[in-house]
Amino acid sequence: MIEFYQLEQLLTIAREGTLSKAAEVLLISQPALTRSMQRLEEELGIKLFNRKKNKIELNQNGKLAVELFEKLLNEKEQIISTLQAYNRSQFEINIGSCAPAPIWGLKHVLTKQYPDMQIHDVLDSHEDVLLNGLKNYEFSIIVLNHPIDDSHYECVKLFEENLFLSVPPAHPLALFKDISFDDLNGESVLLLSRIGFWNEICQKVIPQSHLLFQEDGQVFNELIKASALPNFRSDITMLTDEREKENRVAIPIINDEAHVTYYAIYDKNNKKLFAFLQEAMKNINWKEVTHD
Amino acid sequence: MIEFYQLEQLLTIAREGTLSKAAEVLLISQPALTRSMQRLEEELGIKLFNRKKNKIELNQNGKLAVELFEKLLNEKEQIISTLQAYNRSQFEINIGSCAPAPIWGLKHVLTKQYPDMQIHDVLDSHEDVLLNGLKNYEFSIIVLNHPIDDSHYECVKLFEENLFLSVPPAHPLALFKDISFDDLNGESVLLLSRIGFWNEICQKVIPQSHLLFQEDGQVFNELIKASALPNFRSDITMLTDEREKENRVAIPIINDEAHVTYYAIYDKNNKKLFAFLQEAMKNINWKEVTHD
DNA sequence: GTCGATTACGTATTACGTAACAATT
DNA sequence: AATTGTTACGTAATACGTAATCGAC
Repeated sequence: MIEFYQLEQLLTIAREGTLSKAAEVLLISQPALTRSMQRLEEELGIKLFNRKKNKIELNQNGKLAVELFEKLLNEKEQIISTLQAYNRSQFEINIGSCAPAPIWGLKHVLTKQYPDMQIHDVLDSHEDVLLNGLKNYEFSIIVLNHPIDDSHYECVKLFEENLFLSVPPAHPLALFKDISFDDLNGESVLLLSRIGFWNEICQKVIPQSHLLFQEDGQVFNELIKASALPNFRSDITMLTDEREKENRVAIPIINDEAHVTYYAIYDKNNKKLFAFLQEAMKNINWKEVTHD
Repeated sequence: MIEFYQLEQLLTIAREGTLSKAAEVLLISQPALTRSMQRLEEELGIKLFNRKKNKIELNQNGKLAVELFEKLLNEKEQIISTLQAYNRSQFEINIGSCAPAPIWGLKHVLTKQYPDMQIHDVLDSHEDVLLNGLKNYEFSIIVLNHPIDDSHYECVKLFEENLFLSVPPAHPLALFKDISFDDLNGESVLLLSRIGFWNEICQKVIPQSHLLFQEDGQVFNELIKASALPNFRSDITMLTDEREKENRVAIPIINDEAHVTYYAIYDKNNKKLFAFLQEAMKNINWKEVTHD
């Protein structure tokens, strides 16, 4: 029977160009590789190589075989990853989210509900990464900023988040009752790096601004205290980390992009696990929620 | 390494329900199968079975593994078929057509152009079968009744075919200068079975008619001579098999469905092979063309 | 007692390595 | 001379079969 190891060998030959080089890479002898490929050809019933006296090269069949079998081996690896992820999903909960706030909220209610379960989280602004991860069982549950319609998955509304601009009282914008992104465009703004899809939003709505990304939260907080630079907060962060002494004012942002509704999406097979979520998120007390 | 034979074994266990039965089917001993599955689990790093004292059953992981690996093995078989078809396509020409007339024409010009090549043909009214066969190299060239737009393929117009109704001069419809399918709907009509998509056309345009399909061409011809039943002919068949002595009149059919333009579609890699076609089909002398 | 699964151990298949050879550079 | 590929033949890995054991029905 044709076996995976033969296909791996074929691809290695294609990559390395010669049998000798491929054999070296595969940690087998070159005669073994010769015979292995002869068997593969025999089992397929077609020739894969043009053989000259001391030269071997893929023929048309061989080139197509390499192309098709490479796909197949990738799919095999994909399946193994999926199976391992599926196995893990039975012992731990993996959250994938487009933004940080849903992670805080979900971790809070999930640890309360399932104190013995391991809960991990990934922040990723790419929706396709999240949806793919859900499909591959890499995520048990994902959070997007919009609902989806797919009969395989449950989709429940979690909560809303509204963005504010935070500036010192002396800042020219501090007098505004509310503000639009256009008012801000061009101003330098302090930002945390790990904010998921808010990152893309900012680059889109204030393209003229310098976005001063900070990886470190401590550094970020110091800079806010020490500078007059505007930064963003949301109604959620104003509840989870109170900073009355900061001496900053929060100005509502009127643009649609500043108002987000988060939706949790999970496999219907996990209904039992996550059915409590909708109710739990309604009653969440954000002042109890901690980040990280 | 995980190998195909282990996946086959897993699927057999899933099908047969027990190790003993599966071992019997696989023509190996049951202990060998036990160990093989233990290795598979070890290599995957996950458990696939719930093991009780003298009972083994797939767990959740196992069920998913069976589902995913079954797909993978099907793809493997598909690839092997594709490779073998691709290999054959280098030595022979396989025509797939939605109707008989293009097969006659193509075989005629292809045997003239490539007298040493084997040429086979398949008549199939299902467009997806033809397109899939083209993709899988089962067909070197296919003929549809409309062009397609796909950058991988060349698409050239071959010729037109126009349908006529053939009736004895004494038949009531024989007086008509031309005719529409509506005039015919309800009448019994003699038909050959192997006429490709014309079959579907007839069932659609004269749903009230009894379609008296004949598998055998000889029988069909006898019935035409011996009966007053109407049958279909086309401008092509009237050239390829002349039947002046039949004492029948051919009446043009005015409906759009009775006028077809055939298009040949082939892989761009086969440009050299088929480039001559368009010109050759223009100059074809249908009187020289034979069926089968 | 029969059936189904696992473990232990010896066996056989088969893929592999070594050696020798041929041909190209 | 160095490199590349094939063939022949002995070897070693490993999948397999047999026998024994345990437990369930």
